[in-house]
Amino acid sequence: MEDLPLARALTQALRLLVDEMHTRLAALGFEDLRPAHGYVLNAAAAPGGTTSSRVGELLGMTKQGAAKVVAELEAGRYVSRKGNGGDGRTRPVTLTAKGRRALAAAAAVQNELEAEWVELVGARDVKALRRVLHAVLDRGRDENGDLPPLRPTW
Amino acid sequence: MEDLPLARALTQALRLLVDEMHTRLAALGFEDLRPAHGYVLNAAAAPGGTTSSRVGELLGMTKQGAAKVVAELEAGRYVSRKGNGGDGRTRPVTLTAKGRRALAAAAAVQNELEAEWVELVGARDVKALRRVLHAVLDRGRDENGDLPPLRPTW
DNA sequence: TAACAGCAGACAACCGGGTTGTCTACTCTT
DNA sequence: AAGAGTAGACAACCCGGTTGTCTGCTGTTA
Repeated sequence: MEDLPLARALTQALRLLVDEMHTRLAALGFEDLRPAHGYVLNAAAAPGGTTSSRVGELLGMTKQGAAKVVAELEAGRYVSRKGNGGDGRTRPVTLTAKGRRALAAAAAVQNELEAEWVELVGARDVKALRRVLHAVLDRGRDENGDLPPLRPTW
Repeated sequence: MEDLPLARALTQALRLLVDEMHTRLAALGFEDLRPAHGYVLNAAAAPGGTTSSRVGELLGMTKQGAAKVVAELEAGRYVSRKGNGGDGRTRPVTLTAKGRRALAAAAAVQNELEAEWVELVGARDVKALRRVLHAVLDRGRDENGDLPPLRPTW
């Protein structure tokens, strides 16, 4: 148990986790999903869907950048942008059937991976890990109570 | 204690940590350092320094890409590339005095931040966090025993 | 009920951090 | 002495994002 700096250990562990997650998703037939996509799908699953602008805030990028990400997902038939839903300015982003399947697959893979971590180090330590992360995130909420953006800063 | 997916909690916590780290480094006068730079400085601190190619492996990018990162650090006077050190092919990358100061500052800030985490959730949970990360990383070593690259996949 | 500030989004140009591709110089075998 | 392998430089390119500008819709104020 050497003394790797926390940031370094977190970075590499997250990289392993994300890589493995997308390897498995690809094996399930979802080969064109990037990490950011999962979060967009998740946002689109909310009742009423989401909008490009809100995706931008979520991911920590401009609304124009987010619109491009959404366009990719639309091209892949994961989401659709129905015209108007009462407010003529917005074009709400909602899940297609394929999008729902992808989201379910992603959740299943996440559960698999977490179960493997539990098997590796025990439920007790994984619970502690969650406690730490949640505490840090809670402290890191901004004035509106929102969590930080999902994209790395690199 | 909701049930945020692990990948999501890790991503956002890491983002907070990295952002805060660089905010504090900037306050100490190191405003031109990106996250990747710290890892390069760290590698350059090894006896004999490092090389662009090895930096590439470490960060998970091509040697040409790594050479650009090293060139940035050289322009910022954090490292110098002395000509030849016995092997005429390599131009070893070593720390300047400024590079050593930056590295020491980074270490100090990391210690500060970890201490704040301990204060927030207790030493016991932070230890558990380390145990989990180390176990996952150990399992994730490749055939040569090397850890995964430091860059996110995004 | 008109004016106007504000927001969602589209479109186009650009940028920067990386990749790809190619080349030279050097070293290590044999 | 020759050939395979490695470190690095240089140039062209790419792609995921940003910046800047514009249109159309909404909601508030008067």
